[in-house]
Amino acid sequence: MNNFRIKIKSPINIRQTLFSGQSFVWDIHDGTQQYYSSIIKSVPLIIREISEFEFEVNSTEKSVGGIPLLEFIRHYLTLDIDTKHAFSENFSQLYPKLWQLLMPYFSLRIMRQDPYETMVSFMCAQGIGMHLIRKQVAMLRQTYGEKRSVSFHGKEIILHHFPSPEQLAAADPALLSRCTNNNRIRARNIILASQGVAEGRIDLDTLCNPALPLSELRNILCQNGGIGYKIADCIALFGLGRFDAFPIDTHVKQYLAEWFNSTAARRSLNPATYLALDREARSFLNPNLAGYAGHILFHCWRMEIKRLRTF
DNA sequence: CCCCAGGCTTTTC
DNA sequence: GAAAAGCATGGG
Repeated sequence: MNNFRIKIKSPINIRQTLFSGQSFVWDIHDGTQQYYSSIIKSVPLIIREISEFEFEVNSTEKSVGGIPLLEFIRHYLTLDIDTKHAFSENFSQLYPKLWQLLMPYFSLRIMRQDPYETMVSFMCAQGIGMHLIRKQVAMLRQTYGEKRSVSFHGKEIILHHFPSPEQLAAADPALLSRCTNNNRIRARNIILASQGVAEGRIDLDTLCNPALPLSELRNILCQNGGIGYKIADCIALFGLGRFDAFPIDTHVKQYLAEWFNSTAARRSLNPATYLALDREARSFLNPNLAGYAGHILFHCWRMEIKRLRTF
């Protein structure tokens, strides 16, 4: 087992980061020492929090996708981003009370996750609670993903790879729908999209190109069944490193109305209001990191106002 | 029994 | 064009 310790200058809340609803591929292990596990790009990873300013990464490998483990983790957890810069320059003066409420949430990071894994995860996230989304993705991993076990401090941990596009492309719709809350349409859409990725019709590597305009990226993703504006923006934000993408769901709509007194946010969420709200939010956020800020606001809203436990 | 949950698609006016 | 109904299930 390779073991790395990473020290950071600004605090990071690993638990918030992994379980704020942006990632559905991590498992929690509670014990005397709390730790988190997943398989990223076929590499087992176990993270243990030492303090706000230090955490430990364990893995059987020394690199992930050819990138040294330490470097990969720093990139994966976006340690290069200063979360406070995700808001507009004068945000703290415009919304002083909200700024105080947000303080504890600046230790929340958005991750640079695998594009395909993110696409499938968020295709499971339509009009359904976070608990059920996590359950669906866990079932997909357990049903289709290769099983693997690693030992950590003398304990066996069972891990599951996220299924490959080829694996889900070949899946039986009836069997897969058992993983998608018995929703056959969703199962069909996931299979079709997986076939698209496997056959190269959906080229996620090309879509990673930061020079691609956001609206164009969104329109390309929306050509696939089961992907609308919101899911497309989630894939862009969490899976394609597009921190300028600002997904708008019921929670975002709620806090835009409540915290920012948006009149558009009080209308029903159709494509027209979606685009209006998208533009509106960029006026008080840093447009280049609007989605990053949006996720911090999203999590703060759920935790502080709605009192929801996301994990 | 009601409503809502990280929405999208199809139908109808 | 915009608005309304259907999808599936768990939890409050």
